[in-house]
Amino acid sequence: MSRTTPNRNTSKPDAPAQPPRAAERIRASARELFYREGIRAVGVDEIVNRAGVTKPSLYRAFPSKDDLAAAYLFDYDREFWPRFEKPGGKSPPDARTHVLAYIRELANRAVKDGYRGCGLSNAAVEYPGHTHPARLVAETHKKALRQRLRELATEMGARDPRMLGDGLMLLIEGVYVTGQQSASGPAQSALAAATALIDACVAKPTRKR
Amino acid sequence: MSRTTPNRNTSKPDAPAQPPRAAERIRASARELFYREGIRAVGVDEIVNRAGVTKPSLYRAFPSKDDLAAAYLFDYDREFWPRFEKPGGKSPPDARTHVLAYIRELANRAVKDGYRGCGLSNAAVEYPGHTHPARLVAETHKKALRQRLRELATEMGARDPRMLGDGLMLLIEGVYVTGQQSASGPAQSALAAATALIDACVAKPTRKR
DNA sequence: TGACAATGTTACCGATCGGTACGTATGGTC
DNA sequence: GACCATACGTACCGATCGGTAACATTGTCA
Repeated sequence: MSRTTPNRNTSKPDAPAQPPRAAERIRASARELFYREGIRAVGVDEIVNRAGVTKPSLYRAFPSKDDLAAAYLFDYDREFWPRFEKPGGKSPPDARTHVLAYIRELANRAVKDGYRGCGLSNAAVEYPGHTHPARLVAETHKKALRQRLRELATEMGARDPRMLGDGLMLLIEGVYVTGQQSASGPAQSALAAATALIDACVAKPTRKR
Repeated sequence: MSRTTPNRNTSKPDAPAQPPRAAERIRASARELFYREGIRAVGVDEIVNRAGVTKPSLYRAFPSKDDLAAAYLFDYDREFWPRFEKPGGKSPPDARTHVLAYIRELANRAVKDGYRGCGLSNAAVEYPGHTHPARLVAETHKKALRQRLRELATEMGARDPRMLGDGLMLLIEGVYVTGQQSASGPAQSALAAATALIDACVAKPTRKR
């Protein structure tokens, strides 16, 4: 064998389908359970049972449950950005289309049964203390999202980009939280509201209508 | 001593036996702890310790911690409506002023340090299962708030009252949740965004400008 | 084959969880 | 003073929590 990395190589065909590493299985299991039930509601036993591994494996890969929660949110953040930057898998042609396409997709998900909102926002609700490792990930993410929305508002030509960016963020977070309160909630109006807000905030002469 | 009721009676000396004082102390203690730390994060021991009572007193007044949580949210709902209907203690002259006054007050609270959002929304995040007694209170409340906002949107003369009501609800919930993520967050733009949204959604001829 | 790293197995820890059996103090009534 | 209901406390329960120690097993590579 010429390869230097001894294991978990997915490209080499001669490997007999290396079973997923315990750490990855735990990450996936935690991801699903934490998101669906909430972090505090899920015990480490449930996580390892679902993952088909044992508790020592968890604590060999993660120093504590809190750190596992932080890793879960780190993964969540990583998976979020493609959803946001390429809603529907396509790169939107302009900022306005971009934001509205994301909100359209988001609203569609949010009105379905069993929707559980944003894992990062939910974690911030579960852990009010500003020192918890999971919360730190959430706060960093939200700061980045806010910044990105302000950028997009600037691209749209908003008179007050900060105001429009923040307004869109409020709407989006509103969808996250109301979507999990009840199906067919206010989220169904998110697209229309965002459209109205944007059109009210960008200089009129440049906008059609 | 001539007084017949020896304790906890401030006004009438011989009034019919006041309800147990322990239950009220527990309600107040739970109210504060549940709101600040979250429901799952607070144990019953902490509640009774803070209340200066003992655990059996809690379970004599409430069947379970879940029911105490529901009672907490019931109180929260009761305290909410005056804040909403009379923002700043005044009855607003019209629907537009009404909603904007509430959002102004809300946003002021939300940008301060230690803000913890809406106890009812937070509870819905903590308890995803639609059977938990606390969640039922939260869902009922949110349904009522949505209905009320739609009424106000109708009063404003919105072209699509459901859309405007929902849009305002999304903004408000957005303030709740982002306010507890970080101070000086998007909540500071809530009033401007709500104003823009309203003015974009009501028939132009009737609105000043 | 032998070394090594990763994982599984089993059993356990102290702390805390929500919840309860049971005794005690107090005050009003006759 | 006998009696009773109300209100509260002491002490405890079994279950579960997050986390760990010690050792066996496996698969991979040199």
